[in-house]
Amino acid sequence: MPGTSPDFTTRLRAAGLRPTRQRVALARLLFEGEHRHVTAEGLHAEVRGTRLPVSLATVYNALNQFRDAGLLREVVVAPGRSYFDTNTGHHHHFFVEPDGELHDFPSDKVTIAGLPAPPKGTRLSRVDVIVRVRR
Amino acid sequence: MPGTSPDFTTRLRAAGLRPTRQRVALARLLFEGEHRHVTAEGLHAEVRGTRLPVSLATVYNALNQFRDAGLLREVVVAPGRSYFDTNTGHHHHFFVEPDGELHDFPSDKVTIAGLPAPPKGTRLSRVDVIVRVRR
DNA sequence: TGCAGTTTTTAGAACTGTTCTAAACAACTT
DNA sequence: AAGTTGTTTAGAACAGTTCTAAAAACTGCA
Repeated sequence: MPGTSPDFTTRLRAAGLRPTRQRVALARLLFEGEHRHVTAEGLHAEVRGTRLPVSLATVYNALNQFRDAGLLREVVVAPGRSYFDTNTGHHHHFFVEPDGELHDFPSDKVTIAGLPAPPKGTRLSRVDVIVRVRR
Repeated sequence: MPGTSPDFTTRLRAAGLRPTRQRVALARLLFEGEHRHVTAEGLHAEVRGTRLPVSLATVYNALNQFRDAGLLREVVVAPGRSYFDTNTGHHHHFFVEPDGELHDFPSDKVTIAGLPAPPKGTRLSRVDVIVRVRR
């Protein structure tokens, strides 16, 4: 099953990151199963259930490095809290307002027409669509 | 010129807010001219140029109350900082990435097709489109 | 207008999420 | 194995925001 290999050591190395125990442990949590959305606090709580202790600072470091390396995407939906998304492909988000739940939806079917040109001297970086819903 | 009346006292009262000196001063800064985007810190710095001293806590209180009253719209574009937009109508945003500049663009011409239905048990609240650009 | 009742403001403390610091440690190179 | 470099860590520091309790201001009513 090529491309799905859970060889996190080489995946990290390929991203230009040393495969330390901590990074491998975090990568395993993040990339082993289905796509997921995590916060630093949440991932830190999760890694506590592991043999290897990982500090909160390391979780923050790793999340930022993974994002910079293109392994994660940061999603800004609520003030004062960052979500990281293991799905780095083209897609958008549902955000369930009071609870802070986040769900992906594919951008396949979604078309956005009529966007104005970027302001002078800027180039397009990304278009985020956040569909906010309430219970 | 009806509808453009700068009678902030009655506008605040209509929104269910007591027209205190501080709120009137802030409303004047926010709603007197063109539409604008402010942060709490920015508005606080601005009101310092006024006769009336207004504390940072009051700026936060007022921004939150104005938003709850529908006078402002909160825009979440960057982690750890809230922007408030005096334009509460339908529109979207350009966000210039490194500097944190925010620009409106009307949603008139923009059409979004193919959005999936909200998850079960939720109803649509708002669709935010953020076009991120870089210099 | 003066007074009572309620809301608002304020300074500062508290809190939350995130980054920094400098020392201990682990990974790579030879 | 030793040396070099990069990483982790606890805790301090920081930024943005909210809370607290007391003082001040708004409002309605006599």
